[in-house]
Amino acid sequence: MAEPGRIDAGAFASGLQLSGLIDPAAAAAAGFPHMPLDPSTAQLLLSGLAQQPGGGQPGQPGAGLFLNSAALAAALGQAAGAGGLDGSGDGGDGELGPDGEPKAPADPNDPEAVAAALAARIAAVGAAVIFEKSLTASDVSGGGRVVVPKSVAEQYFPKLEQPSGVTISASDLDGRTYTFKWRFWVNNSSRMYLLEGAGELHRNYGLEVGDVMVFAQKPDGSLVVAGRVANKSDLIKKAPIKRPPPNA
DNA sequence: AGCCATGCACCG
DNA sequence: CGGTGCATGGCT
Repeated sequence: MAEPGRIDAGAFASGLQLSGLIDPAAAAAAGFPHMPLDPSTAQLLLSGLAQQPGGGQPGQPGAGLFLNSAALAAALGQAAGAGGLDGSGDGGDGELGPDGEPKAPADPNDPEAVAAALAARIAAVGAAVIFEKSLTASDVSGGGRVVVPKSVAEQYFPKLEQPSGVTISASDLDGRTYTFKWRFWVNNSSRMYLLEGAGELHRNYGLEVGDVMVFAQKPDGSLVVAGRVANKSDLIKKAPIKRPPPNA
């Protein structure tokens, strides 16, 4: 109709046509659409993860965003070694045995174990975590309207030519499929990216404010989504550091 | 200076 | 009255 940029889920799921709205080359570079990606490309994406590309400020992205390399490493049975992200004194619930098989379902009472187990499931299906987001009040209350950080959006999601965006589909680890609308708003001279329609996923995983929505991607470019309760590492991001008074 | 969470107006 | 799109403000 009179809606340029209107794309149905079928087009995306059945091979991504997105004609005119997404530059195919850029889309392929993003690795997101259902275009066959060879393992080397996937590897590239993975290494890009560790680097947190995007430009000047690699350090701490705003609030809810963080790349979960530590959990991923744990899931792969490697030592996290790097930064002070995780408490290595927790004994190792949720780790994998040398055989690579998960021992048991993670303790529901152990958020760290839940996170590690989820990372393991994701890795087990050959997907790589793109990013994770702690859900804000507006992410949850807004009917599943989740704000996606610009840097991540432009690195890993389909390039958008129109604010009206496109429809994309994803699956979770239980075989459920989701349909989202991927779009942006014009904000000042920039863009604000939104993933709409995450309400169902939030409900399925019982996600509340502070809980984490996980985005991953398979080598073939398909999107994998999941959710998990917040764990201790997640809370560090929100560390309320109060500045001491200069001359109290 | 940029980015993102949220308030709010407008439209159905 | 709920949903969608926009603009503003707080915070880094």
